[in-house]
Amino acid sequence: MATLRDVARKAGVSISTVSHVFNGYDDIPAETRKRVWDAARELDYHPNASARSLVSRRSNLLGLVVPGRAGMRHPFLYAVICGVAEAIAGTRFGLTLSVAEDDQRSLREQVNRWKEQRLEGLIAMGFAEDHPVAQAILESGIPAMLVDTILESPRVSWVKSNDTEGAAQAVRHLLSLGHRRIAYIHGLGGQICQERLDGYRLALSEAGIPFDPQLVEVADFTKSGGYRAMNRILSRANPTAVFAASDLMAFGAMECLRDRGLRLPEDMAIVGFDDIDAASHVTPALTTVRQFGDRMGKEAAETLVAFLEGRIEKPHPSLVGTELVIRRSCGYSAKPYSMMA
Amino acid sequence: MATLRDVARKAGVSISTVSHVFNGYDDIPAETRKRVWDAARELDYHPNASARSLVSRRSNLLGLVVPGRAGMRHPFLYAVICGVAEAIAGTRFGLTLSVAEDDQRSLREQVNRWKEQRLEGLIAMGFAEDHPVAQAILESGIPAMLVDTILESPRVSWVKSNDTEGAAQAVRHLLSLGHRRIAYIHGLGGQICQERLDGYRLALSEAGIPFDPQLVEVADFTKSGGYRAMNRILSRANPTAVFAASDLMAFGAMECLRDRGLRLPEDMAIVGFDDIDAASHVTPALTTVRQFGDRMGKEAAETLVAFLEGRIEKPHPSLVGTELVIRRSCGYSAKPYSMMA
DNA sequence: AAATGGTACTACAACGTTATAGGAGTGGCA
DNA sequence: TGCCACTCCTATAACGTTGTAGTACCATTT
Repeated sequence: MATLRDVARKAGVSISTVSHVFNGYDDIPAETRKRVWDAARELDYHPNASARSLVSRRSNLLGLVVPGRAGMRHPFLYAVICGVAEAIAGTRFGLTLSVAEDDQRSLREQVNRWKEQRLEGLIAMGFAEDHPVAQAILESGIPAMLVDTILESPRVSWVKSNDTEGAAQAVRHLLSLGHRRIAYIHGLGGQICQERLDGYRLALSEAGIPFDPQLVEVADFTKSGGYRAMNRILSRANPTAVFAASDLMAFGAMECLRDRGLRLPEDMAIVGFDDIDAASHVTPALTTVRQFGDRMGKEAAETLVAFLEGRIEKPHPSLVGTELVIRRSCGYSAKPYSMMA
Repeated sequence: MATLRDVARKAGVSISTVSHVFNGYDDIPAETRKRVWDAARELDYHPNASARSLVSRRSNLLGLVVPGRAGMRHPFLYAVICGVAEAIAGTRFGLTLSVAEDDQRSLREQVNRWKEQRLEGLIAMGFAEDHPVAQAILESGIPAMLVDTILESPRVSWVKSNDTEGAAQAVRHLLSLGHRRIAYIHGLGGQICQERLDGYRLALSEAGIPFDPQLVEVADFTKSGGYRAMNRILSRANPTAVFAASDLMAFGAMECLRDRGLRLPEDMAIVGFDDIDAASHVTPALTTVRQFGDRMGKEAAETLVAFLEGRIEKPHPSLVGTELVIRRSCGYSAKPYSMMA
């Protein structure tokens, strides 16, 4: 692989001159500049990133940290990746990928790698606040942005969806369709769950409907958890609609309703949260609150880069908006199938 | 950040000695060794990867190349990533991520980055054989393994599922349930599609059933394409079962069948291909041929690493087995819901 | 006593860049 | 003629490692 020395020799100038040409110094006349560029092209010269970072003392590398096999698969991983990639295109930064397994040993190895590679920043997703990986990020001292993990330090901040508003959108939709007894399948987890519950209560109170704990059940974000929660609600209350804090739990609830012989959406309206792929494939297609993984990734990366480039004092939290996607699970007001995505 | 020099000073030895300790030379007595390690720990020393690769002339970096927003989302991306990560854990290699957008300009930028970073190998997924990214990989001269893209050169090879056998498994299952008129929704694409068709024909001929072109329709791997293909088949033939070359097309076919008032699975059995997440969420849950993204990623990375470490002469192609996942879409022979994944 | 061999280190030259400082040559001007 | 400024270029010292070739010292062996 060609080096600066080879290019210099070929162009008949010194190494310094070649370096100056590539780095845009303005003390080189056009004629020399062209000779150097031509030589570089002919030799297929590409500056050695290692040599460059050695002397410039920056790796130009950001790390993307995602959970491994054992962890929960983050439904927006791909979207977040695309958002991050979009945000760093055109900056000096490249991306490295860390798949963090849960055990202490391989976590230590990962952290060592981050430090050896002198990563300038991290973007992590899919870890709970108290997960060892989240803690390791804090301890590492590396600036970071977390997606869906609320953790702050002088060099760490987060991005997440506006869960309260998203949940309120969902419930307002059901209210607008005339529903008054709206059940809620709550998810067990961190702050995010609390916010979705807040949104549910907010929308109800806006409509002057008192909060009824009989209509609320908690589940564990799984499909079968949703199934069981729905069962418990139906055993003591008679809602006309259900809002589930995740699409997966909504699917479980749908299964439960069908098993009890109810027709969807005629006998029960249902709304989910997330808009995972499957939401548009189930029958009836699920009305749900869409989260924008790409925007979260983009926002995370932009904030991190702004911090690393010194354009902001410290990284700051962001909320990304959600969008209610209306499909058929609340009734046939939506577009006919052939038109639907 | 501490350097070898700092550690040397603290331990009261020379830089060379410290380097020898860390690199496992055996001419250092235990006592000195300990002094050096202690100093390193106290200073939180991490060897500088850039300096190391500069002198050793290897980056220790593999690149993972995935399609961006514009490209088709590869359903197994996450699984492949996990497989790759598993395979390279414990090797000297780290991973960088390239999200390749389609336009020529950003593709050139990506290739430049690969060369500047001196990536030792690439793993790419989700690009057709004639996609510019696939061509760029070939031209780059960087050793590579492609997932689901059949392309070979002295330093490039591929991994994919055993599509023929997978398709045959699906059709044999339908045959074993007594079906004789089995429709096939063919996908339009590269070699992979041809192989699935081969598997369909193979299973039929094993059973002594003649191939009937009336039962086959081609679609474009989308849901709506599957819907239309199903429609065309039903307009001229009366199958009792359908096999679709992808789950997405199977969903379209299911929608079509329902729109025509057929009951599933009573009036029509259906099998898909891929086992995407949604397959277990639709109703009836889809029986399908599971592909193992993690195994493909692992195989790709292992082959690439073996080549780079000189353990094999050149990278070789691999076929990864598939598994028929039996759910309810071919009848209720399967486990009851509460037991299902 | 001199040669041999082993142990425990160290010196030094790379690796491919960048940045700083400086030098040669030319032209203008007092 | 001497001085200065300007243009175009180059020398050199880092950056943090690794690997090779040594050296100093001591204990054996001949």
